[in-house]
Amino acid sequence: MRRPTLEAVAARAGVSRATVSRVVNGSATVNPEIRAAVLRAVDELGYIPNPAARSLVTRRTGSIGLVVSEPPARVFSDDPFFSLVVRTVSQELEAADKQVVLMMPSSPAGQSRVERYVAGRHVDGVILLSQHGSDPLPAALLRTGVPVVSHGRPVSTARPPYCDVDNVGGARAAVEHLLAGGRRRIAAITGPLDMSAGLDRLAGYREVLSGNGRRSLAAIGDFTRESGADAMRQLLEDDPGLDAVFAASDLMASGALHALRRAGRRVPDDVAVVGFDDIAGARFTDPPLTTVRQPIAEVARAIVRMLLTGADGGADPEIFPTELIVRDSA
Amino acid sequence: MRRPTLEAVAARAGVSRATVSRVVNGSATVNPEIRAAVLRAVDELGYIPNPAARSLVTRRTGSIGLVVSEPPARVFSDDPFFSLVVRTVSQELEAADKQVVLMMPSSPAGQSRVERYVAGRHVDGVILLSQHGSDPLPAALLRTGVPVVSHGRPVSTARPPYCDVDNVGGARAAVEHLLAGGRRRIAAITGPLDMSAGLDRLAGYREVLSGNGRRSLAAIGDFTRESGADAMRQLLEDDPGLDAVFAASDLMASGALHALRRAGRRVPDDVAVVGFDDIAGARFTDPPLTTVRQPIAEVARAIVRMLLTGADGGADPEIFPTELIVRDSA
DNA sequence: CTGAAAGCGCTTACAG
DNA sequence: CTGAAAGCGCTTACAG
Repeated sequence: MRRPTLEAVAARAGVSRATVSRVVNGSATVNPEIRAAVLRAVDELGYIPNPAARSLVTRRTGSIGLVVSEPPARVFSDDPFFSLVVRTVSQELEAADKQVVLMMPSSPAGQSRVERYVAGRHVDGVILLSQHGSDPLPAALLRTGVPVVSHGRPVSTARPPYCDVDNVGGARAAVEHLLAGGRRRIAAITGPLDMSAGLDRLAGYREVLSGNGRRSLAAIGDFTRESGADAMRQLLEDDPGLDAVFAASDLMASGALHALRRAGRRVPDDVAVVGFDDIAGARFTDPPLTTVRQPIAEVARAIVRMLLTGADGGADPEIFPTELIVRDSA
Repeated sequence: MRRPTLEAVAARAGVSRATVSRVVNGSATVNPEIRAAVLRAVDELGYIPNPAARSLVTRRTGSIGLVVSEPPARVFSDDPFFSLVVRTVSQELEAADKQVVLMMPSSPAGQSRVERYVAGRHVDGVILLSQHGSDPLPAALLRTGVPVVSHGRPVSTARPPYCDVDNVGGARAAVEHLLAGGRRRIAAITGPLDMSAGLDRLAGYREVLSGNGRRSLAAIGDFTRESGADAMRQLLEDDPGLDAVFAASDLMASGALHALRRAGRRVPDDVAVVGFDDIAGARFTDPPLTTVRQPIAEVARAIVRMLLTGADGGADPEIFPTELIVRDSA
């Protein structure tokens, strides 16, 4: 049951292979009648072009690689961030008639596999997701010459074009809200400090505090709920008198809420809590979470656009604003 | 900057293209010295095989399609199910040196695109995730002749080999636990009734109740948190005297918890709640959730294995047991 | 507007 | 064990 080829379609339609190719690829310069005959033959035979043959000559694959560099801890958690980004990127690429090849290297061997895969031109471009500063992959990918863009500001030495949200501004808004609510001792639970989202949200927090002559008090988390609970416990030990916490992710805020409840603190009465992300679960925490909304899907769409329009190398980063959503926790 | 081809490597090593091909593909029948020379040439030139040329002749692509048929509502939520399955499948496939092409068709046009893609032999096999009974895609994919397996028992007329968890048994265990705890009026919040996970968990609930001469009381959800809250409100209206709820997913259970709190019911004192999944967030609800743990990653690994070992058509389904995890909510 | 022909970069019988 | 040659199924200048 060999599948029909261009050759077979040409024979059936009584034209050359070149003509069939033109029709199949939508070239304008084909006589309408001949086009109709070819289309009929394609239909009758159930012809579908062989992608390998096609890309052998065109040197394009129609596929885009989505590389997620994230240790399992976070992706295995119920962090909705990845689902949302992956889903949105997938939809945008579908609209552009591209396929998405998902790569989540989980070891050095996996990384070099990704590198070879991209260098071998299996994909026409790659989108980098959640880069860590120590990750050697971005630089390696950039060297392949394949177009690379980053979802989130890169922190490594490799500097692909990127899109991101205003992490610093979002953190500032959160802390200013806490200050305006009369909070005196505001702690922070940070994200990983080798990621721009972790770094920038911490920077925003610090800017506001130091601008108001206050000291910072931070504990490091990794964006997961567990790490938020741990960090909260530590913060409570470091300074039992704290009356507010800014967590760099909603999941960590949710973990903090849990730890606070265990410690017998009331939220927001004793301690106010602000998160970051505005995930779907934010309105279901107890109490509902005040948080900084970031337009995750918009950034995902923008990064696909950036890759597809191929403003190679020189593209300016596109930064989206965040918005403070006030609920009951602060 | 044309990349080096087999030809170039052959010239440099002073052998034929066939020989280079053999060493690159690890054929045993090559003289060690010649092999070494070829390897050196490969290295010096930075040779990487052209995948399109290779698959044009071998008729294999090294890629597996992962098709997720799920309306955005659920995938856009913070349901960790997809992340976990995708991640695990991706890891298993990486270990087998396969790439994963992620396809989340979001429209009929997207579906036929997927169909054409698979029919065009862009992938060597496909894994179906979260099928709905009304979905015409599984049957279409099966017709392409490409190996297809399903993660979760299929409900459509199309019957690919599959792996799943014991949904009926898990639901039974949950309801029996509630009964053993002295609950009299046990309601259920079901998943979508066009999915086997929704159907089977409801069946388990019903079996136990009717076996004990009790009536069922169910409200339909779609596995999301919001739908769980809505269903809970409706259930409370239908029968204010209920003293327990079995929710077919943890996310729905979390929504139910929220609705119960709003309605002034104490958990577990007034109403006991049991979920299904044991997602990471289950221990962070208030109170921590009693639930049925399902081995999501194990199923994902099994389905990859099933596809790779290619027990075409005739493979028996592999069903994994679930486990009741008792916490504070019931 | 259409066709004959070259060529994309590999693998694999087939000889030797 | 190794090489010459055919062939995988397309696209694309180049003529006409």
